[in-house]
Amino acid sequence: MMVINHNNWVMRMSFYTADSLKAELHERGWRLTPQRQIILDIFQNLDAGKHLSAEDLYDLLQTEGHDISLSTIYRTVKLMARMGILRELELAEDHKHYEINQPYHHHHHLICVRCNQTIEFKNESVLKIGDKTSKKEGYHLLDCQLTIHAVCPSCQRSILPVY
Amino acid sequence: MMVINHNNWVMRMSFYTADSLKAELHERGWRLTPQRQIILDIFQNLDAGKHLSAEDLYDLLQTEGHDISLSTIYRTVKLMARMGILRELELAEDHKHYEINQPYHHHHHLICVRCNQTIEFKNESVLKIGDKTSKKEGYHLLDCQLTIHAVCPSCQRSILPVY
DNA sequence: GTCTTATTGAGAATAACTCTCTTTTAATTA
DNA sequence: TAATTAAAAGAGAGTTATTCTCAATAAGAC
Ligand SMILES: [Mn+2]
Ligand SMILES: [Mn+2]
Ligand SMILES: [Zn+2]
Ligand SMILES: [Zn+2]
Repeated sequence: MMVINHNNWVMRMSFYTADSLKAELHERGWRLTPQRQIILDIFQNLDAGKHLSAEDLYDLLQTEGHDISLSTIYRTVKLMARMGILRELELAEDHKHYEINQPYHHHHHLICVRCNQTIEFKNESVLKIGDKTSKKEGYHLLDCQLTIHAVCPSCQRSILPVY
Repeated sequence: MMVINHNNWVMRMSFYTADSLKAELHERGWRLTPQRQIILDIFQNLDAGKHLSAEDLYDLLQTEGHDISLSTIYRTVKLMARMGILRELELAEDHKHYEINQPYHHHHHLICVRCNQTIEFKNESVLKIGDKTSKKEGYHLLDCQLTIHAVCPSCQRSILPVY
């Protein structure tokens, strides 16, 4: 099911099936592979609030018996982020995290810059701002993320070494 | 001059002087060095809308006759970002960019995921959301950024290769 | 001026990610 | 169903932004 909201942003409201993923890939001249299907499956069934790095995803796939190479994983998550299927998150660590991009569960991140503790929060107006801004400039919206950098309560209490 | 807004977020409204920078460093047991002063100076006098990578900053310093090592540059921008003096931006490229963090000139970024073209835009409510959210969780706000990932008009027209 | 220790500079090390190249295979067509 | 073609996968080398290490320097305190 696809829904077009009042601002004309096409939002996918339900999960992908093999067929709907295939259709979106074929639209662009690309192919549906078992690897892509399996990777999307992982993200669609991931608990809310969980993010995976490429390495995380590799390990998870291994434990489930799927031998998908790191190269393919890197290529696939980037591809899906550029399609708007996944969100590419820059949290506090030195690598990217990915999660499914579901407008219904659209949320944002509050990050402690010292201990990297991350809190998720929802805010209805952020998506509206992203929608309005991208539309105004003629851009096709894929995702918008509000990232708050801050110092958490316990880190405020401790004395901070520079390095 | 420091101003406390209605939400209690301490916002620095004016430029740092050697003295005010020194004071903030000493508060944490750190030192004011010529290198830190020079680097902050660069950012404070940078044209609005310009962002510098570590490498950019290194080159700019060289042309101005300042021999500051890359190590020091990396350490300094990270330090100042964690103090809330600089904003650390994850734009579309594979390295970070930095700019001064001035609430008066607070703005956000709309990025084309295909050609990396970036548009800056302002939105008054974003800072309010960041303020409210961090306060609610007891976090000390440093910065908040809304990043919109999208496809620009000209990239929408072109046929997309996967890689 | 002396002392302590944070900071700098130089270069090595790390690691996330990309690239290259060969092999495999998805999708199309006959 | 078999043949064809080009996209995608896998393996591993390569790249590069960033961090780390350590000796030398210098900021700040007394
Ligand atoms: Mn999340
Ligand atoms: Mn900017
Ligand atoms: Zn913390
Ligand atoms: Zn573009």
